[in-house]
Amino acid sequence: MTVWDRPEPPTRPAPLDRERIVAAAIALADEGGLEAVSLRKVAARLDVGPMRLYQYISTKEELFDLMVDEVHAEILPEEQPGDWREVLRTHADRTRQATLRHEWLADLLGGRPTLGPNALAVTEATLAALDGLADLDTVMRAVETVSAYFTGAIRREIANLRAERATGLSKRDWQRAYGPYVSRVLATGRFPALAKVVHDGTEVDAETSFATGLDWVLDAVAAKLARPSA
Amino acid sequence: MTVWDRPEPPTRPAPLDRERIVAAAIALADEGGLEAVSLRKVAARLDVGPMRLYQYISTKEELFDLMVDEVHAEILPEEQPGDWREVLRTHADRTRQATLRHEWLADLLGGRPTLGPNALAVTEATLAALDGLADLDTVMRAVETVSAYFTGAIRREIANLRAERATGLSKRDWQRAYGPYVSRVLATGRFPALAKVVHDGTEVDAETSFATGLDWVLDAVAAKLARPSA
DNA sequence: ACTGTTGCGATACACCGTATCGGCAAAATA
DNA sequence: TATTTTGCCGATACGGTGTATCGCAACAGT
Repeated sequence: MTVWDRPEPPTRPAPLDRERIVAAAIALADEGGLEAVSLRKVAARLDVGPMRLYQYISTKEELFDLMVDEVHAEILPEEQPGDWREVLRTHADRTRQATLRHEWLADLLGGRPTLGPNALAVTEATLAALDGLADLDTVMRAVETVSAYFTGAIRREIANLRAERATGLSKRDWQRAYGPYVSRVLATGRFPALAKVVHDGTEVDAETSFATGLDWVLDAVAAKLARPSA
Repeated sequence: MTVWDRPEPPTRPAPLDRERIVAAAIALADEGGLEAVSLRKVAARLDVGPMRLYQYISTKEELFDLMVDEVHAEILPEEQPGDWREVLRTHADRTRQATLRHEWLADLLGGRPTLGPNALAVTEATLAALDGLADLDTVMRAVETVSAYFTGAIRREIANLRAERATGLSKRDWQRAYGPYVSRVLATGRFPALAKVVHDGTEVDAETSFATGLDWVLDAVAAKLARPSA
């Protein structure tokens, strides 16, 4: 018996670990959305039986938590700009960019407290940038207000993007985008203010809309940081 | 043969319609959360085969849309206070109250464009209150910024509430609430700013936190409505 | 070499959303 | 009125899901 007829040992798949599981799940979600992530498919992508995953995660929700935290590694900026305002804006922008790369993040954003190490690091960086600018309560309110804003704004942006995509790529025009339904409703005359907006409103791209709202909120925060009592 | 031995006609269940379906689904969701809503259970609650529902809705997502719109009927205030600021604040508050009554709404808020009749009525009322205070673009930005804020804030509030509930009703204390994990992480010293907040931060109840942030955002909006260019 | 232990994969269960189809009752026609 | 047509509604079925359970096989220890 020579080497040639001795069968090769089966090439072991790379050893399994949380990181590989999360990476596979994220790949799946990037391709087909959150609903395309099933434990069976994740396992299949790793050439492994589904039950194997339960040694590393105890529930599907936990996997989602890990995915969210993994993306927070992309959100944490490599080097912090100095100004508190720049820090908050950057946090918002990077979260938005990450969500545009991983649209499924919009479905998870704000859905659970984020306590993973990467998310904590992001929070830490933000808090550090605001440290000492006002009393703790004011600082907390500032951080939470800004993050409530961008969480909501990002979710809406993705929601609209999906709707446009679903109704067939029509972008500018509500009436054509959402089909005859909206036109019919507006034609009833029961929604004059809405009709005016749809008719006369100029189209603003999502990015500047996001940035403008963010600037407003940051202005508000600036005022409160200056005079915490107000 | 008398009346007495003639069998009664089988008591027809009330005729099915969208409204009854949505009501059943909402009841289910109120009791057990969104995940407790399945077409089979909704149908069972109406004494009907599951397939029957497909005459009124074409997909489960559509049912969710209907549920959201139904709740918007609770959100629309019966009579509008006059001031634009009061209108926006009321919209935010009523949305929050509705979400506290129907926690599952937090999972859906901002997830899809809301185009149902009740949601449109709410938007109409809001836009009407701001009509003429500034150019259309500024007004839109105002409405969207405020609603991005309260959407995000409500979602976070419910997320925290659920986490507290899940970790066993401990409220004030992160360390005990989220278990030894957070304490351990904070003990590493890698998150000094966070540790300071956890250690020194005073507990603020969710409602005032929500209201404070909302006031900040409204202040910002007021400034922009006054000087639209700024 | 034999035995004990432990981790892993196959199997199983209950449930899900929804496509399909067959029969029955009511409505329309002759 | 008798007959045909139509349209609705329920049963059945399919392919999927998350996860509990359990038996076996490979390894470790004596």
